[in-house]
Amino acid sequence: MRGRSQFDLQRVLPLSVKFYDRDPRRVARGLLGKVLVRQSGRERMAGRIVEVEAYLGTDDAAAHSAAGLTPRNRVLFGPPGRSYVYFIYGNYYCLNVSCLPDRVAGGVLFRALEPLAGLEVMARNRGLRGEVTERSKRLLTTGPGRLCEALAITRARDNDVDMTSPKSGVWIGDDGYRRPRIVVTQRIGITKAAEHPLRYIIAGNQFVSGRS
DNA sequence: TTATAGATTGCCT
DNA sequence: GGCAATCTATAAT
Repeated sequence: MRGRSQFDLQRVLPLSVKFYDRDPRRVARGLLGKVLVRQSGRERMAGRIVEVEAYLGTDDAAAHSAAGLTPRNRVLFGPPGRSYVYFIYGNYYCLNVSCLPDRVAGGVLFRALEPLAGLEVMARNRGLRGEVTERSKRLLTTGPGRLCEALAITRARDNDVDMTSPKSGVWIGDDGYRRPRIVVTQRIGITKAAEHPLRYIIAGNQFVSGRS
């Protein structure tokens, strides 16, 4: 079915700044099932948020904000609802949203989306050849580096933008999707403070990272 | 000025 | 399951 999505973008209402002005653990839970929308030039893409991790600020050894404010992590210390994009392992970008009030650090990392719209563009951005199949769909936005590549998110363009505004290239909204059942696990890919249960996933969702 | 580790991925055995 | 690729922010010298 071309031109028909499982959801209606007109019905996606942006989340308020207040939504993000809370503990990252609560924001992380609240974000599951919401829709991340990307407008890049004429290309529009969207995906449902199915996996996130909370990073708690200066008390969390795994967080970029753990050692205090630096030029790189300043968005985490700024006002809530803004994008924090960083470059990792020489290859990939990762996207976060800032939480808690100005001067208080905290954020949520986006680890996986279920693609909803703009799948062909995502595939092209990811360098995948040929038709998008049910199998290859998972290669689009499952994983924090992959989802940024699919959505063409870079630090130069997309760091520190307002994620509560549809006028931004990257924003988050609610399309009325029913509140999902949530599973909590340890965070992935970290060595410090790895024991804390701060990864949140939609139970049973196929697009969550970390399995075949 | 130099060294190192890292919120990942994809290809190798 | 192991590990190299690739670059930059930050720490160490």
